[in-house]
Amino acid sequence: MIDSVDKSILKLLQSDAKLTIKEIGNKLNLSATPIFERIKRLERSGYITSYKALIDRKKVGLSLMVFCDISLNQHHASHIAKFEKDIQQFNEVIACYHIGGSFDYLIKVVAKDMDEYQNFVSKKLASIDNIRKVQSSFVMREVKTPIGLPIN
Amino acid sequence: MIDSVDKSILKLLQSDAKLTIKEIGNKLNLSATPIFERIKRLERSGYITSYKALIDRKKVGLSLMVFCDISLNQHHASHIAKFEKDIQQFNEVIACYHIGGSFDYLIKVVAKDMDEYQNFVSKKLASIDNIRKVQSSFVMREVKTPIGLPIN
DNA sequence: AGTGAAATTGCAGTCAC
DNA sequence: GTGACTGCAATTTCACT
Repeated sequence: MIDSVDKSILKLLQSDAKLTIKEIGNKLNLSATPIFERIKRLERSGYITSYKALIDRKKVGLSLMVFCDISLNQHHASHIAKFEKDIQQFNEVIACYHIGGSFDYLIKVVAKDMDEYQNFVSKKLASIDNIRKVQSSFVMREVKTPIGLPIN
Repeated sequence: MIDSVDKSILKLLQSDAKLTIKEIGNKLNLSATPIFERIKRLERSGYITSYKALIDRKKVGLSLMVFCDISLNQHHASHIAKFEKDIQQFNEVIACYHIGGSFDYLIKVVAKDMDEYQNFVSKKLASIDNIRKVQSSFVMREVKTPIGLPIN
């Protein structure tokens, strides 16, 4: 289990992974060693899964982001597995969630422009049989860009 | 503009921000200084927006993740602005997108359990007037967890 | 301008207490 | 938990192409 100091460390690191151990120690009124060991423990025990640089999507030319709701025809385990395997191979798909409700999957897709997106839908997505229905929602604006998880 | 070496650096750093400059240099057959300069340039010019530690959602007790499609009653600029201001104040909301299609917004919500989620919907979300309809899709499984952007 | 080599600073990681 | 110590990476300077 983790205590409040650990939680503070998680909050700080998920907002800025470049904080040095010293800086974190200053903020939490602790010396470097305990901070260092706590971070290592949080990494080993899987609370911190990875460190990543965030890239500006539009800067790298991916001006389009789209959420697609997808429903399948067949829901047997083998069909599910095949769909998930297929969908992951497309690099335009940057996230895929199996959801409950009126649709089966929600996927997050990025593309350079509408042509590329059209190509993804009509060539790649359409090549997967078992898809019954696709509903695209284009992102017009990111009101709140993913900051991280709320940690109490 | 960025060249193929810059793109390789972006790809490496978005998969693992802890890579040292030396390691990157080895992978790309370059010495430390040019890698260092390029990274600084990518940071200054906004290609790299930040560095973050990724936290395991379930480890920190947030077992529920839900996507909510929301449609509004009023679409005048002032109503839009108010909704966006209100929705951002809830820390359960970890992302919010203004979308086109049958709904107006897609929000990503996390909660400890169903009680907390119910409380969010019935107390917090319901306190915003101007909401016409909310449709929740519970995430049952993350098939492809956000890896980063496809960089060519 | 961009590269590689050398020198310096400061942090990561270890140890004694 | 604190404080001192070591090694190495990050960062700066410089010569070269």
